[in-house]
Amino acid sequence: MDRSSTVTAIRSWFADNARDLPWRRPEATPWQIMVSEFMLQQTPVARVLGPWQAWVDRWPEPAALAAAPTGDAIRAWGRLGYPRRALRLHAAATAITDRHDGQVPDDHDQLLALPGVGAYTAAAIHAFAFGGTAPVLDTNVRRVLLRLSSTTALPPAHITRAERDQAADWAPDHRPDQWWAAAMELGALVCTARTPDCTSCPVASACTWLAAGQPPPDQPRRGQAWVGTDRQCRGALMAVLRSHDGEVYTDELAAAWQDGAQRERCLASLVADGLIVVTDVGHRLP
DNA sequence: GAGGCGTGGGC
DNA sequence: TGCCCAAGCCT
Repeated sequence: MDRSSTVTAIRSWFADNARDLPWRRPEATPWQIMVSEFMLQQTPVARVLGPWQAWVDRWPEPAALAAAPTGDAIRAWGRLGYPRRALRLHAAATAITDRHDGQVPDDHDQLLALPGVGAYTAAAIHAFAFGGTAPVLDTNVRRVLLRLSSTTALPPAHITRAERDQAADWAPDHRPDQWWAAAMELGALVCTARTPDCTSCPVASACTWLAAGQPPPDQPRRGQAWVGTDRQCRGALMAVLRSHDGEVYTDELAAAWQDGAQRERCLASLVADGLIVVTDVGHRLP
């Protein structure tokens, strides 16, 4: 199976198997697509659906979000994780309101300049909202292309220039946005990281990794440390603060995390990040 | 450029 | 049961 046939087979599979996600519907606006891309950074689709709908209902355009306090955005973010993304989305909405007349820019470099928008998100918004052609290289697409063309199970943590150039060679001339969406969906539903369903894969016969006997990842990747970390501490503190409308007394935060020195350090870092503010008696969302 | 940054589900 | 992973970004 040559490359062109592989691309065609994946696109055909996508036509039959794509999930009906609200931000993929024809009526989805660039802003709705942009909100979905922020929420989907490191967060599974299933957990995004609810908060996304509530978010776009409440703030149907960037200017509406920009007019709200950042604390409202943080609370609406709920338990999606990485709440700094809520701040960055708010900051991006403000920038769009100030610099782009309230319209999500259709220019790739202007997208890339927005807070919280990196290489992936800029390419994704550009492709899915405006038909842009930059390679949309998320972890799914990277894994699919890597397995098709090598005996390596999982992509490395960081993208190299070479990987980006090679990925760009896969894009067809016609509707490359649909190709990237198709490759992404195949990675999300079939060519998954842990237990790929190769028997359901439309391009199994073209897969180098499968032909090599599905060799496992070289080195076990170091797991994300969690218990006792500042990340866990910050999460526990933010959960308490999200659950209150106003101020939270210092004792209540102390009950949420025993280690006083770590608690103070994390509170300070949350203040520095703009996720919380200091009050007379404790802290609150901004 | 290596590491920090949430949260929860699946195996 | 723990461990791994998830549509990354920023410093």
